[in-house]
Amino acid sequence: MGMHGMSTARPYKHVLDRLQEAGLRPTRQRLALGRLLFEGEDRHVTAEQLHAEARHARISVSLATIYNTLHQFTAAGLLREVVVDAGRSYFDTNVHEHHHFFNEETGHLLDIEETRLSVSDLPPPPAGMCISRVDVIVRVARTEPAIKAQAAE
Amino acid sequence: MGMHGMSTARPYKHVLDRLQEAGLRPTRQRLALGRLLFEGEDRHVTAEQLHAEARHARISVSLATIYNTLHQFTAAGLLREVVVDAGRSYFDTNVHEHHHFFNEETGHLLDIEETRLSVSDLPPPPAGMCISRVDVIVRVARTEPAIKAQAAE
DNA sequence: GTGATTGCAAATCTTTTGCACTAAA
DNA sequence: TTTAGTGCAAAAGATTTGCAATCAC
Repeated sequence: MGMHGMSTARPYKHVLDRLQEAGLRPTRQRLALGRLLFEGEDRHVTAEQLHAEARHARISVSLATIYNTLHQFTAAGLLREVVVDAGRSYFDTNVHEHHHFFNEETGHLLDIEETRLSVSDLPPPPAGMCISRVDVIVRVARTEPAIKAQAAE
Repeated sequence: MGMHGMSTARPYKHVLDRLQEAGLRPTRQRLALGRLLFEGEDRHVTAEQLHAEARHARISVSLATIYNTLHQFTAAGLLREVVVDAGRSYFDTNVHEHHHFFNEETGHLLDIEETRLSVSDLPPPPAGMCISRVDVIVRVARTEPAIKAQAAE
């Protein structure tokens, strides 16, 4: 270790172990993408971003494989998909329960730890249904509430 | 009144007035779509659904116009866009602050009145940013937590 | 009439798929 | 080997755009 950076912000497991535990064959592409995704701090990426990053890092991976990999990782619990923007999918390396600030102007996501926010008085779900996940998205904009009308006060 | 239904669940304003207040020319298409959207109870629609509905009602409107109209209505504060599914946009006729249950299996949205749920301890937004909107999406599934593995156990 | 609006079809963008090829076990 | 995984290019959706035709004022 220690050949390409200084901070090992996530002392968790090696990418290889993660893949094996998830039952995913540790192929060159998965290992490479896994390193990009998991060896730094938690992050939020789109397929396109990860693809560009891989290209940068001289990793040869097709966009199709990026998508396949992101979904396989998600299915395996290694990533979590965050829906904040119709038309673009973000994948979050933080799979713990938490929420997000979303800057619509820049497309930037920022985690809000679960402990820092609480949702209460949640009504019971419709009959026969159970809650599988609660997502709180706090949309932010450059100061100046621009929020048209607001209608209710 | 009373020519096509029984309940006038929303005694608010006439579609014509709404459009004029919004500064939108009351064209045949906008009036027709506005009636479909605003003359019943609050609802959630996708462009495709509204298009099908219009066709059903013998209203001739192109999909492009449906999209334009939905966005114009949204910009005018007559609709609110709800992002719950990457790849599909839902438009909600309820523009008050509120949240949603989302059934991923059926793609069905159900309102949760704001008074029935509260988000507390929201941390302050990043410097220079202000909150423009808080969306809470409660994803539900047919009973049986199916939520795979849960990773930690 | 005049400019806003519409329709249509083509263009974009993101994501998925089919299939021959490659690589892990 | 044997089967999972990958790349590419084409397909599929959803949404947008350009522009001539149409409509509200």
